[in-house]
Amino acid sequence: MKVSREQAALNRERIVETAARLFREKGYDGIGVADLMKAAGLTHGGFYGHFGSKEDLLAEACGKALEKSAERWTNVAARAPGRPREAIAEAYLTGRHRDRPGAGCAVTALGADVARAGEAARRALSNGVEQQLAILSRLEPGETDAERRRRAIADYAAMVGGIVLARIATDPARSDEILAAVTAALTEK
Amino acid sequence: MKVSREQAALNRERIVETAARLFREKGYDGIGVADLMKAAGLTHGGFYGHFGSKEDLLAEACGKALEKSAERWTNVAARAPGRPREAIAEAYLTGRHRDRPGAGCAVTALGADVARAGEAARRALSNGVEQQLAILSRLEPGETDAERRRRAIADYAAMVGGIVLARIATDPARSDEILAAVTAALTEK
DNA sequence: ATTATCTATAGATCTATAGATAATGC
DNA sequence: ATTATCTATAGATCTATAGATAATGC
Repeated sequence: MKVSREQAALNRERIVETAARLFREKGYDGIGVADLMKAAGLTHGGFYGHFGSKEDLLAEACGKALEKSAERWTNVAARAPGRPREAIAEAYLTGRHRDRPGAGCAVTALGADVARAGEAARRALSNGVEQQLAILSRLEPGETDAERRRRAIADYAAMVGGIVLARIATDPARSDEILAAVTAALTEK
Repeated sequence: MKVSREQAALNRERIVETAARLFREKGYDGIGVADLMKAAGLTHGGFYGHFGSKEDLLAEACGKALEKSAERWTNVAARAPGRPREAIAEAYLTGRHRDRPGAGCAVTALGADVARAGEAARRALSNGVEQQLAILSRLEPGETDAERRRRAIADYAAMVGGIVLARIATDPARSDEILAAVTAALTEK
């Protein structure tokens, strides 16, 4: 039953990645430790050898999810040298992102859950947000760092709100309209 | 133990209002039917005479919460004849709103929960969003209805994202910075 | 007689832990 | 010998329902 240290480390990583996906898909309270471990191919009891509590895992999952989001933004920006800021907004505000929360922005899927959670999870998500803002700030127009940061915050807020609103809309046409309207506002100004 | 029909109707209303507050504060899964009924001054078992399920109550609570938000927007707009759109954004993006989710916008507090919930709840929140957009659209600059609606959507998205991000931030100064940055973007353009 | 509310409970979860098992790593 | 994982379970929830109670409304 025991596995090598190397394998144990891989198992731990798989738990974090599975959690990052399932928490975003189902919400923090929408998936239990037992089902989560089963999805990672392990048993319930093994969990507490890797993490002190479910909330500790939430913090790690948020960190992992936003780390991947930051990589994604960097890649998208690199592929659109003329208009990196606009390319990030367009990639973020897609039907694909709206329809696949498990692979998307942790702020939109878990923001409210984390706001109610403990220090560790809030700090992990908060740090991730700061990293996203750092990437975006460099791409904003503006005379000063302060002005660019201010614009990065406003743009990120619009993107987050756009996905949240698009996921609520019951009418698909209305949902698409929301994505298009926010994209237009961010790319035309 | 039985009460008058009038009292029963008042009890039902109090359950909805209590739920609207507690769901926004603690999340849909963060408060159980028993504790919710206790907070409304009733017992657990009485719940199912008023509602078919907890999720039915979620739908009603979302409707009620956004109804009040719409009233609030109308009042704020009426008190600032010169710049009603800006006044709504300023009133929305306050520390008070960030710190009191139980009395605030249901989209920011429950958007993710409702996106994962059943038809009824999604429809209730979605309809509420449309009402907010209708109010905001009338106050936007722009040549056509389509342009004003497009701007209303973009503004609402920025407001929603601003509160979500401000509630995540662990550092109070950063949180205030987020509110200020989004407010500036919405009132300066 | 009807019905709004109550008490009590069924049945299904949930997080976390205890102790057994068996392969790794000294 | 150590330890990663397993099985089994404690103890605390949770939603929903059954049946009793007692005041309303015909």
